Amino acid sequence: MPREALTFDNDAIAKVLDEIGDLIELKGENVFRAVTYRAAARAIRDLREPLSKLVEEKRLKEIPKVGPSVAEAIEQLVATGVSKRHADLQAAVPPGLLTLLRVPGVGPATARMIYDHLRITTIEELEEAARDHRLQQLPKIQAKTEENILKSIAALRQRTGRSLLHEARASASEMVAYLKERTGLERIVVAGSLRRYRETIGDVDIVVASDAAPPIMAMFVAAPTVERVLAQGDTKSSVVVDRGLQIDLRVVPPESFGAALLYFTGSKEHNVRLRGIALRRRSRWTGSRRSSVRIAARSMLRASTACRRSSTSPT
DNA sequence: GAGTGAGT
DNA sequence: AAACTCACTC
Repeated sequence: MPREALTFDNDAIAKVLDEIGDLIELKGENVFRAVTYRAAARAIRDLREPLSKLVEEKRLKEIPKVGPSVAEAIEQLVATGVSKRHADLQAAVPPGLLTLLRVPGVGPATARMIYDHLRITTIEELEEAARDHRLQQLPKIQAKTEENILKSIAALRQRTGRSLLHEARASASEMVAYLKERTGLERIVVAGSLRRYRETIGDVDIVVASDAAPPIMAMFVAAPTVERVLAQGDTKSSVVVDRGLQIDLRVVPPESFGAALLYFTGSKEHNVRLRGIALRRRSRWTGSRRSSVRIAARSMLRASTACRRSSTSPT
């Protein structure tokens, strides 16, 4: 099984450069430096070539907004996954301050100012301070601003219920790629509302065909993007990744893979109807007739019965 | 920090 | 002609 470090891809590097920009501003360095890092990050997201290749060919400087400093950071990230500039900034900026930037209306300058006066580093503390009207005693913050911050935090909370399709897909693809690399398995597929291309996604469902669940589950909960493990079992495990998005992983025997995929792709209502059709017509199905509905309905029967056998509470 | 233009 | 520094802007 290949165990090379997952390549730090363009998107991941762009993310770090953006964060360097934020940290520079939080620290109070020249704003234009921050702007440059963010501009470089944007240019990198538009690239169609892997940065590692550009590094080898010494062509980094061809990227707009990439000069000596940004190039050095990129080289370090490609080589080691870490950048000295980034590490130095992290050490110089109070940990947690970065998360305050997620609140719309709170930019780097405001976050810094709030921290300097109130030592606030978490969104929870920020909310509490706003409730207690401690924010509007600060320079540049009036009652209106304080109110907006409270609203922003509330909106932030609401949003963590469902994710937009493209966000969920990004997280899911990352996980699928990781699992494929680590397990060497091919049949690792996204199911659920994400497979149905719903606009918003509650949980991501991934189905794997294998008879050896435990090691797969172990790799799953140890994935680099995992922030919290909600459950780890032999047939199903659940984790939380970035922004509170939940990913469920089901490992099913290879012979049940198709049925499982159908079942977990849903929707629930669709499954119920399909199962109803299957039950009603079962007696009449003999031998050679074939139709997609029939095949699907039979799969649904297999899947739903298999599901009830294998877990007391299929979630 | 990078881009730019002037000056060396 | 090219490489480099500097001052300035964004």
